[in-house]
Amino acid sequence: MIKQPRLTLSEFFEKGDQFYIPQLSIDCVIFGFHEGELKVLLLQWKDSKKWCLPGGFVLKQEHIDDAAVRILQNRTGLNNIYLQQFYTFGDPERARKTHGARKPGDVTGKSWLTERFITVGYWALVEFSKVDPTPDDFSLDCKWWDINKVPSLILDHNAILDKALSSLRIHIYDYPVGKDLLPQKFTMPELQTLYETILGKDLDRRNFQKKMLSMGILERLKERKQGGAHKAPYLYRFDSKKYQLAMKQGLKFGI
Amino acid sequence: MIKQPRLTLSEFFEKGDQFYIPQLSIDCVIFGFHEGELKVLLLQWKDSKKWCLPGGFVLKQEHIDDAAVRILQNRTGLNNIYLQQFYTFGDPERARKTHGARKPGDVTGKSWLTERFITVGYWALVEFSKVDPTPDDFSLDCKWWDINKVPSLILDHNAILDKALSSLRIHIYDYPVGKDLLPQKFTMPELQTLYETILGKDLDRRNFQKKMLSMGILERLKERKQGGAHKAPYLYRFDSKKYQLAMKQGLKFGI
DNA sequence: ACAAAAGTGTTAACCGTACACCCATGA
DNA sequence: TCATGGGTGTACGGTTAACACTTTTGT
Repeated sequence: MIKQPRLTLSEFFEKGDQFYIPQLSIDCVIFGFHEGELKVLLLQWKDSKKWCLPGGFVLKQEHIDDAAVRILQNRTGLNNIYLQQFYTFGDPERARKTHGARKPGDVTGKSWLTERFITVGYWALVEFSKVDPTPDDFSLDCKWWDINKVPSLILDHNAILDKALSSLRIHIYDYPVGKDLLPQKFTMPELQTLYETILGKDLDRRNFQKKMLSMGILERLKERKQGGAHKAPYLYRFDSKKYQLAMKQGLKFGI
Repeated sequence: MIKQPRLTLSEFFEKGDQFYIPQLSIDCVIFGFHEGELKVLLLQWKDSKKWCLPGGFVLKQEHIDDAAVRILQNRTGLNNIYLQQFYTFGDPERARKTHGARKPGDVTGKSWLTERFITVGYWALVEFSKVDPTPDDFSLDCKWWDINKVPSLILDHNAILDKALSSLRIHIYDYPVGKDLLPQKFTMPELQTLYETILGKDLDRRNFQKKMLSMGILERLKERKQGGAHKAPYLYRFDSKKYQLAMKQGLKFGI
């Protein structure tokens, strides 16, 4: 990984464009799943107190995918995140100057940051409990929001989020999203709730289980989940070998 | 549409970055269909004689989609093209300087054009016979190539083309590609050949026809296609009203 | 007349959906 | 013992895939 320069906030406003590609940013929609709810990780800006997607910039000699990985790493503390580029947003109105962002008091004149930006959107799937939400230099706070309760965000970030969700809903049919969103061991009802939450519709318990098991990428453990009321459900985990074999042959999820 | 500056080639190398966003380009994969073959429109560079995808740059205050439309318009002479953004390519090796591009003799020093570029990929569907292939200022030639006979292209353009084709193959299931790739009136066997060519596999004649007609977006004309040997096939056209109604309800092509 | 392409219909296999019964557990 | 959630199996219906026969036209 390419090393990032250490800059103060004022330095960043004044001469960040010596290190980063101008007018190009990365925005990440980080999905998590907790207590039956689909969550996204959002940041709160210091100046306007408004919420936004975690984002960042691309170093002069950095791959855009690596920039996304770096941003994800910084906000969540995680490596090896499942990451997917989904769309690039290029409306000329996408500029901080037209949306009330303020420079630090001691920065005079124009800053590269107030220009119009094109942003490349990525979404990521992470295991909720492993994330350590960490604000960046622009932010007061970094926390999970229920996807259904996301507030009004800066710029076009609500639109970016919507597009990410659509993209995720399409990807759910050829990628086993549970692999990244759930803990290693999980129950079938938990997996089903995940799918129901992402797709926004109820699924038949029995047909769902049949479908999932028929793909042959799940391994049922001897253990059962203890502690809940009622009958203890089996625990499952993804079988990496079978999974990789299945993916090569083009996995199809007919949910 | 925003007006483009009129620059000589040398001026473009020297100060194009006053008008265009630096380090960001657009590349277009323009698909056509002719004589049973899927075609792409390619340009031949003046200096290296190598072939490449038609591309261009984004004006400071221009939407990236509009830039793509402008490029398409310039290379084909067509408006109202069906256009789809499919991926953004951000490898730091994507730089003309590392791939043997030469500046005009009178341009000294560094040019913005030799920097590393991020490029946003679009593909387009056009009616082959309506296209007037037009080279740009960098190119000697502009012509159609059979998708299976495309030569080695500059930079990562072969990879971009591959990704565009994958994206098209996915889109074929929820968009009636024949609408843009075929002439207004066409026969069912022609439509089938188009699908077979894009998908790269043979389809059953009878099942194909049933599927297509069952979507209710085709209108069969009284005329038949004359001139061929053997039995004259019916002509069809897309029924715009039925088509738009069907698209609203989410059209599915189970080919 | 014959070959080759086009129009149309039928059947069997498969898959998705709907649904019923039994078991385990805590209240 | 009852309510609730979990595990498993079966039957129906629709869709897809495989396939056969007839018609048209140029040679």
